[in-house]
Amino acid sequence: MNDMNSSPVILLMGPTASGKTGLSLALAERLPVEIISVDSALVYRGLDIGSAKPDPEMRARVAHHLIDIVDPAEPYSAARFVDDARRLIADIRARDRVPLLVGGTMLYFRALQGGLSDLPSADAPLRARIESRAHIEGWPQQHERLAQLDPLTAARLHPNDRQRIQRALEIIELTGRPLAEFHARRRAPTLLGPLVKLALNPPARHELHARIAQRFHAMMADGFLNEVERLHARGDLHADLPSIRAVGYRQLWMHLQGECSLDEAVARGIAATRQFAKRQLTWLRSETDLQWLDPSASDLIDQALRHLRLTR
RNA sequence: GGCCGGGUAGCUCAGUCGGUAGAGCAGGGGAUUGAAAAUCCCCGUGUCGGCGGUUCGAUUCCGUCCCCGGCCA
Repeated sequence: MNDMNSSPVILLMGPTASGKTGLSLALAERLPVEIISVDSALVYRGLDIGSAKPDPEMRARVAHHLIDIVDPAEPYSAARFVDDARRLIADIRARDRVPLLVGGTMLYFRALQGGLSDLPSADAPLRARIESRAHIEGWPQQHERLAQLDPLTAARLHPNDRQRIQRALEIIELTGRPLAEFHARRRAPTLLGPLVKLALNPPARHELHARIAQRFHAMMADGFLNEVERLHARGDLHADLPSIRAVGYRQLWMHLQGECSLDEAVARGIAATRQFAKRQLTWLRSETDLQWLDPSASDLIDQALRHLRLTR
């Protein structure tokens, strides 16, 4: 147990297209870090271009973890991430190196820092049963059912929030106990050690929007459509999988299904990316102790190093 | 040049039998516990193309001009 190890853990957060990958590589050239990806899309093999995954050349220069660890047909989860990341943080420290956690999946950062309740994992057949029942009766009716079984959780969920209503019903069927009870009993996670939290974001929203559009077009020029065609051609993937629902993939998948033109898919993909970035920023505003950085600052790297108190 | 359509929110459009207007998308804010790049909630003032006229009152009716389509010359 070296949880009280005084070497820091660096968290680098930021919305999509804010330049996290570039900054993490620059830091890796100056500090003895290994990178842990905090990203629910980078875990998938075959989602490379559209997920802005660091390329093989970058990954050869710096050790990267939690990239390409599951097939797109498989699920991954916040709970698996917390287990994986905690194990990796300990491993990296054991090598006398510094863990640099980089990504945009804010739930993963939150779960890692704040912990999760001790809940059962997803049960696909059970979810399918809840889903088909809701298909017949409607989600508001499932919400009413939940209100009988777990009034506290029902009160905090909107009748249209199918994903969370489904999860709450799943917990009851799996454990016989309401989700609210588990939440009330959450125990504080062991500390990660000293944290330095960097947040990368352009000061003006329109700058982020411009970066998003530019990057999406660059992805298209790099063969993003071919990549999605390859996934589509596998035949065993479908639009409801977390991997295929990822921003950009979902819209190009729709185009391949004949549901819209390519131009329309691109336009929708860019809009979906902007909306995603907005949600990421909502999470970031509630994070504590962030050191905000402007990706276009000329002394960006020095600023970051100063926050790490490790300026050369 | 003539005739017919159109010109209303950033975009696509609806509507007002005359009492200054509303949807979808985009955009903004928020929630977020094993799908989270997911799922969900809240937020709509804009010279209703310009200028005149009729009217207590015009985005709506009339005239005229401008712009964009289409057809005919």
